[in-house]
Parts: sequence; structure tokens; C-alpha cells
Amino acid sequence: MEFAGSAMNDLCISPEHGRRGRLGRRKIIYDDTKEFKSKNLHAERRRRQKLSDRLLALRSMVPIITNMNKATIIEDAITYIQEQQESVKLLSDQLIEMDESLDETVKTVSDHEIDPAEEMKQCGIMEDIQVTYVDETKLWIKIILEKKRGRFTRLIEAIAYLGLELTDINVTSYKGAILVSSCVEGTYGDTLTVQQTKELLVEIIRSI
Amino acid sequence: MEFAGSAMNDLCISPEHGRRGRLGRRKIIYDDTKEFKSKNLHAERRRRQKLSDRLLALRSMVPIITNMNKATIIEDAITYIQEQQESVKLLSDQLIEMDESLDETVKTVSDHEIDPAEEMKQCGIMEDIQVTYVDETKLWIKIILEKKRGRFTRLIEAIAYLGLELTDINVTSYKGAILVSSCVEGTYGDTLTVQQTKELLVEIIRSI
DNA sequence: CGGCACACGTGAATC
DNA sequence: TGATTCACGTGTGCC
Repeated sequence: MEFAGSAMNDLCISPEHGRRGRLGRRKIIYDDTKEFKSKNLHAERRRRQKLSDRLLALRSMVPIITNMNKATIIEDAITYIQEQQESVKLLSDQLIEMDESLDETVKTVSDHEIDPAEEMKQCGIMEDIQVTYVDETKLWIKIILEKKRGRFTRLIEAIAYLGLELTDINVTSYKGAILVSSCVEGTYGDTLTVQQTKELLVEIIRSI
Repeated sequence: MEFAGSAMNDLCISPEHGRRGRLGRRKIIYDDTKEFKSKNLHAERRRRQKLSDRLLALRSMVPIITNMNKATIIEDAITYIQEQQESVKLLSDQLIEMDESLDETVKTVSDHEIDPAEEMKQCGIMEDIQVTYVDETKLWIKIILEKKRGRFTRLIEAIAYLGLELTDINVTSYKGAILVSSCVEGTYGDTLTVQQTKELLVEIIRSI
């Protein structure tokens, strides 16, 4: 059983053994007039060259190459792929987060904006309090309450007393109900929580 | 000049030439008791195994593998890296776009918050009070005043203190100014005069 | 000089 | 069977 190469084929390639430097820098001069033991020699040559070319292409794709070694090229490619996977994950997470928050605000906004008359008719004279997050210091509140004399003024006073500044406010009275939609912010830039503010408003309205 | 392998070392490895199947499925049985012509045989074995391992690791990183060939693995890795690069570019572009639009809105919003009196003057907005007759008990008032913290609340309090009930009110803040348009009526159905009410409002606003 | 990285031609296994 | 793929041991250039 013969094995791996033979001295017979010494002259088939250039004296320098076809090698000039490292990966991708060799100059091969084949002498195809000679005969070989294996018939798949040409195929093997093509195969080797193809693999070398792919490796070269891979090297050109990866920005950070620590070494020109075949193994190192693949290693760097692996770490690069990992970095890219993390980048993709991070970016898409951020994007999803942004999308969700945007959807949330749009949804709450459109919820608030749909057809005041319709909503009031549906709710009739049902009192309602909704608090929507705008940013850390700003909240948007919508209040529907039964119209009573001086009740709106007392509501404004109470809100101011709680340290909330009304930046924009819109008040409508209709069919015995008052609809207040307003933007409030903490007097000294305090962080406001939706739940806490809503509870405070419920307490206020119950007392007036 | 001898070249590439020799029959001398046939017995150094298992009869099946250490090969069982394709990439990553070989079972190598080395016989290190034999001597070899080349002294770097072990090193070469290690090198080959390392390269195979890297290639295997690369294969595990790439989700779509069309073939198990060495060349194909690298090829698929290249296309995967390209796809990932495009994904990263697309995602970061979207993120930048979103960020910019968000910055824009934040900027325009915060633009409103800077410099109340100055901005009003620049935009040619003057403080103004207008009172319009609706009927004996109802008046429509329009007030433009410089935005100051808590000023609106104090205005509402003062109006209530004067015995005026706010039935409908609309407040908008823009360019450092507050625009209040509201319908007021006397608390006990009193007759209201335009001139008198306007003077009262002027007095109130001057004091707050 | 020795270690390292590479390409080489080959036998065998797989399809 | 013929084509293809693989691992092998080796020769050689380079550091």
C-alpha cells in the first residue's frame, strides 16, 4: 500500500516547490507533461485552490485579522460573527423597545382622541380618571367628573397643592359632565409615576 | 530531493488511514512508536486538527449550511457575514432615523420651554385681555399672559374668588405665552358687565 | 539551528 | 464506476 506522495513527481512543479511566502502569496508552476500516479491530482489542485480562495475571501470580510494563519483567519471570523450577532440582537432589541413605546403612546393618544362625544355618551356621566406617561416629569391626565358648582376650581387648587404644575389644560362641560384633559409636571422636576398620580387624583376627586 | 510522503510510514496509523467519513467524523489511531522522516509530523497533525476544529466551530456559528464541504462552509460563512453586515446597517439606520426624529420632537418641545417673556416679545405676542358679552349672566373672556409657574392656577383661584364660575375653559401654552379662552358666569346668576369684568381681570393679572 | 506554516501528491472513503 | 472530498506525511521556505 503506497501512501502520500512519491519522489517520482519532483519535477512536476517548480524547484521552489511552488511556494513563495505565506497564504495567498505563492507562485505555482505546474508541469502537466509529466504523468502521475493519482488521476485526481488536478482535481485536488483545484480543490486546494478553491479552498484557499474562499479563505482569502473570508479574510477580506473580517475587519480585524490578528494573524494570516489559516486557523487564525477562521478564528477571527468566528469572533466577528459573534460580535455581529450581538450587535444585531442589541440593535433589534432597541428598535423593538422604541417601537413598543411609540405604539403605546400612539395607542393611548388615539384612545384619548377618539370621538369625545361618543365616549361621553358611552360613559354617560360615569366618572373616569386616566393617567398616561409622557416622560419622567410629565404626565397627561384625562378626568371626567360630574359637574358641580366650583368643583373644577377646587380640582385645580388641589392639583396645585399637590405640587403638580398644569402646563396645558382643556376643559369642556357637556350634558352635566366636565371633561378635563391636561398635561401636568412635577413642580421641581420630580419624577412622577402614573399609578401614584392616579391614586392621588382619585383621592382628590372623591373629596370634592 | 524527496517529496511529499513515503511508503515507509504506512504502519504509523490505522489501516483505514485514519479516516472514517467526512469532516469531523474521523477516528485517528496514531502509532507513535514508529519513527518518521519528518520531525514536524506531530506539529502538522496538531495544526491540521486545530484547523478542522476551527472549521467545525465556524460551521456551528452559521445557521444555513448548504454543504459540509470545507469550501462550502467558508462560503456560507461569507454570505452569512454579508447578511449580518446588511442587517446591522439596516437596523442602525432605522435606529438613527428614529433617534433623529425623537431628538427633533424633543428639541421642538424644549424650544417652547426656554425663555418665556423673551420669546413672546420676539413672536410679537402681547399680553391682552378681551371680554365679550354672551348674555346677561355669561361672558366670554380671552386672556393672553406671560407664562410663569403657577400663574394659571392663581388666575383660576382669583376668578373663583371674585364669584365667577368657569363653565368652559381652554388653555394653551405656546411660545412662552398662555392663552386662556373661557366662558364665565356669575355665581348666583348675577348680571355681569363687560367693562367691570375686564377691569377686575386686569387687576387680577397685574397682581399675579 | 529549530519551530512553524504551507502546499504538495497520494490512498481511501463517500456519493 | 467515475467524480469528489478528505486526511495524511512530507519537503521546503521563512522567522
